[in-house]
Amino acid sequence: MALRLHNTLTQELEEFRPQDGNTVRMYTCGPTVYHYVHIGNFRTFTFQDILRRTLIARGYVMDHVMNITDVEDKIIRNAMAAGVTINEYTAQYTKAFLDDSAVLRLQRPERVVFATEHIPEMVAAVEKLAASDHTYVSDGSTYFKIGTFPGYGKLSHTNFSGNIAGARVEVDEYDKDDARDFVLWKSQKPGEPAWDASMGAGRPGWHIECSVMAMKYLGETIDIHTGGVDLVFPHHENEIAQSEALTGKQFVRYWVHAEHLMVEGQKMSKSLGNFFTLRDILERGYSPESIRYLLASSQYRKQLNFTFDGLKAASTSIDRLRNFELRLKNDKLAIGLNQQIDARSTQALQAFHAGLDDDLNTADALAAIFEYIREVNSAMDAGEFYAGNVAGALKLLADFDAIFDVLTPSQKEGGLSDSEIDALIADRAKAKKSRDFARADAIRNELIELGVILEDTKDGVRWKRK
RNA sequence: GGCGCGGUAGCCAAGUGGUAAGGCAGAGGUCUGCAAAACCUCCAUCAUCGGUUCAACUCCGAUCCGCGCCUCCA
Repeated sequence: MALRLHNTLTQELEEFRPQDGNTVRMYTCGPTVYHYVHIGNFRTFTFQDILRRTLIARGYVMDHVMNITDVEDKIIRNAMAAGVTINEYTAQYTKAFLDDSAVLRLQRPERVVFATEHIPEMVAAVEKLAASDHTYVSDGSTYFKIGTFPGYGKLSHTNFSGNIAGARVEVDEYDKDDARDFVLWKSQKPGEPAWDASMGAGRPGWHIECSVMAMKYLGETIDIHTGGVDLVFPHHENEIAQSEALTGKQFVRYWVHAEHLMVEGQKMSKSLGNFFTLRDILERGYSPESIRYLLASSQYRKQLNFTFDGLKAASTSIDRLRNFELRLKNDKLAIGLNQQIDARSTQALQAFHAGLDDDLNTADALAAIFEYIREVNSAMDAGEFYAGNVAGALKLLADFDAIFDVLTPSQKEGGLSDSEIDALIADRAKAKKSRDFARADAIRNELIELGVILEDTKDGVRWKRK
């Protein structure tokens, strides 16, 4: 089995192999921390999480870098308006982002790096580009001269030979020779934070940070670079231009982009104002796992229409998975092994991984899980599923949860301890034995109030937290 | 105008030459003190129109519709 990924560069599905055969060097464009990140952003970060977990499941070692953009126009504007430094301003949103990511169970990349901590490297990169005549200065700012990079447009597959007729090309506040040229180093404007540099006091343009940080930690040619589709142009196109102009080597081997999350048929974006943050959704009572499942359950290259009905469906689907796990662990099964079931477990496991291998087709992978669950439930009802089959079923669930990570309920504040629950269950059992069903139901209802659901099965009482 | 993605059951969503996975919702049934869980049954001809083929949702052409990028943006 080998993972195949859609490479934006070639527009084809390609078998993925890391350069050195073992370690995957992956770079992710992280958030600009001027506000809370919305769940559209988290769609992309969830995709990246699924990707890295799949790579880990394939036996690779991850060296994954994600940047935090902590200097940028909106940050400067908002920080100035609030009368605080940009670091003070961004710290709160950086923390919120990392906290939210943890709530969504996104694995922390091996390194999370900050733009403002790499200014000297960026300055050096701009100087090197200037020395090799890839830049020019206009109004004190340094620009990348696109005309010096022949491959420009190869990622977005755009032909820049003509005008961009019909497109809105606004005149930048700085003068540029060519509409495609982009700023590497912005000269300081009154009141703005700035760093000293040979090009003059100023701050980095947006694109240079990713090139510099990616290459600093991962080398001149990295394996995978991810982001949302909206970054393909111009951001990633510009990253390629800068990086390859600097090194003369291919910057990224696999470009992988996630499609957008939509709300009511439109892109969720801060500028449209139609966005939800994680906090908004949690406040409505949805669990982090439901959100994670919803974001992860459709293939990353398909636009995903976010709805609260969808969240509810996700939540119910997770219940089904958890109930199955509960049943595996609670049902009293006859000793033995059903060979057919055992083979079925192996087959389902393969189907699950085959779905992931197919460009992270999570919907297909999930289908393999659910189909298996239905069949095994039937077999258990029929008494054809034996104790020896449990391991195979649990292995499938373990592999599933290593990627999806939704089986364990998020901890809620307060609540009963396991022993308290067991004591109440014992009380109820007594009441049931004496056919005092009113009392038994009262205990059950009390537990429901406390977030614990009891289920009477032929093998005894089982419970789960809601 | 250019580039790209997509239109499959009430909703979400796989499949992509041989007569439509899966999830949610809904209806009926089994089980149960009741409930829950689980199981069973039922519920689509794949935007439209042409063409190729023994055979098309799947290939080709045209049309319609939706979305994204081309400007800060996940």
